[in-house]
Amino acid sequence: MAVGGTARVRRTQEARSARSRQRLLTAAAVEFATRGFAGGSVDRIARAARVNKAMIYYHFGSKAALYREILRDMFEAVSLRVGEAARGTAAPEDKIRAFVDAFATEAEARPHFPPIWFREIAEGGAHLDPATLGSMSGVLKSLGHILREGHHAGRFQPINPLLVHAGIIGPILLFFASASLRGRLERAGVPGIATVSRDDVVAHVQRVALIALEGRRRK
Amino acid sequence: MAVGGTARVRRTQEARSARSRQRLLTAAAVEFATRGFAGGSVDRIARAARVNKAMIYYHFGSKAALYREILRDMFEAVSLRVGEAARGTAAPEDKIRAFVDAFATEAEARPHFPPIWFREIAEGGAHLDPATLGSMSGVLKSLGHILREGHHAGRFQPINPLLVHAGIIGPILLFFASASLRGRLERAGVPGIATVSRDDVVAHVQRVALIALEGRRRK
DNA sequence: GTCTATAAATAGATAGAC
DNA sequence: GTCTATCTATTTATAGAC
Repeated sequence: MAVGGTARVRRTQEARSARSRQRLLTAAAVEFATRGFAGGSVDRIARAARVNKAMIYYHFGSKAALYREILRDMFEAVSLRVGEAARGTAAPEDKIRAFVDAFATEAEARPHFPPIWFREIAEGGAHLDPATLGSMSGVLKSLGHILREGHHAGRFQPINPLLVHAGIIGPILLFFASASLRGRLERAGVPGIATVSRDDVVAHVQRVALIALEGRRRK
Repeated sequence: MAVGGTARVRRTQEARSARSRQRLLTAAAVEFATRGFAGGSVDRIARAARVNKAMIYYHFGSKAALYREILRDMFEAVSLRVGEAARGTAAPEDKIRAFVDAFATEAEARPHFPPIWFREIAEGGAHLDPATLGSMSGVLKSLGHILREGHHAGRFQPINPLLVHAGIIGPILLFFASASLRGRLERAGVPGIATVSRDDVVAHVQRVALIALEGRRRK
């Protein structure tokens, strides 16, 4: 019973530790998305997570390491999801649709994702470690794989994957990151801006990507 | 001669003041693009401009006011250029091409523009004053004007301007803001990324925007 | 207009008790 | 694992001499 009690206590402490670690990650994601890496404050993160500030250094070592962990989680999840979309035996057109949908789903599920991605791009990827860089290139490679398949099947024109990539993630990131800004523009007198839904954007990007790939000739 | 001398001195001082003011604006644009508003430091801006730090407060009043001035300049210039593209009697298709080209030209001419725009979006437009908000909506309105013209002429399908807007500025901003990141990805083993040129991107975005607007039916 | 010096607040990080 | 207290550096901003 003494042993069982000790084990139970240990389990409880471990669970509490894991929970406070997770609370810090969640609070940090919000803080960094809102204020950026430099603008984010460990004091505010600790306060929002209702965890002592020293725990940030206990769990992660530094503000930069905490930030990198968030980046890693984020890009790993995206890379995984779009990788699933690229594999399998579905038609190339359906894979493009799945790629777009997976990216948008991931961007929507993690509201901090689009703003942090934008900021990281603006900073030239200053905080990206090799693992995260690997996930980023994984996204591009998955798309390149779909494009090659489609080309070999005679259904897609050869287009540089970077252009298709930019045409997909650019609008989607922009849409999700600009939610609050669109609200302000609508109130400032630009009509019909708030009526666009997530599904509208996904459908539009899917359609545009596909007709671009089909490669109908234009003068 | 005494009067002429005084006037000449005054002119020289004014010119020097205007020059140091301009130097501060240039240095601040680089600093804010690289590190963001919160991460940017007035000390570093003053040092880079080789101007005394106190002059920032003399000329602009505060770090925030200096930042807002940069935003105003930037969005005014863009709004003006795309406004020119939207006016006139050219065919709607050519106006779309001109819109895309004007936006890309402006983004390229001011390297700080894409990263600052991205950061400002991520921040929900926290630093946008009414004038700048007006310029932003002006860009959207110019595009909406072209789309309406094209629709009335029976050449464009009706599509929400926000979707077309995101499909144009998303990829272009992404391309210019990610220059250094693309270099790192290329070195990390993603081939064919550095070969894409400004003209490739502009041509691709023009083509994609137009075939989307022509509205060929897809299942 | 330009400078020096400095105020006042806040930042990231750590030592050490429990 | 968690806490308090604190160190040091850096931040924006200003007062006042010239």
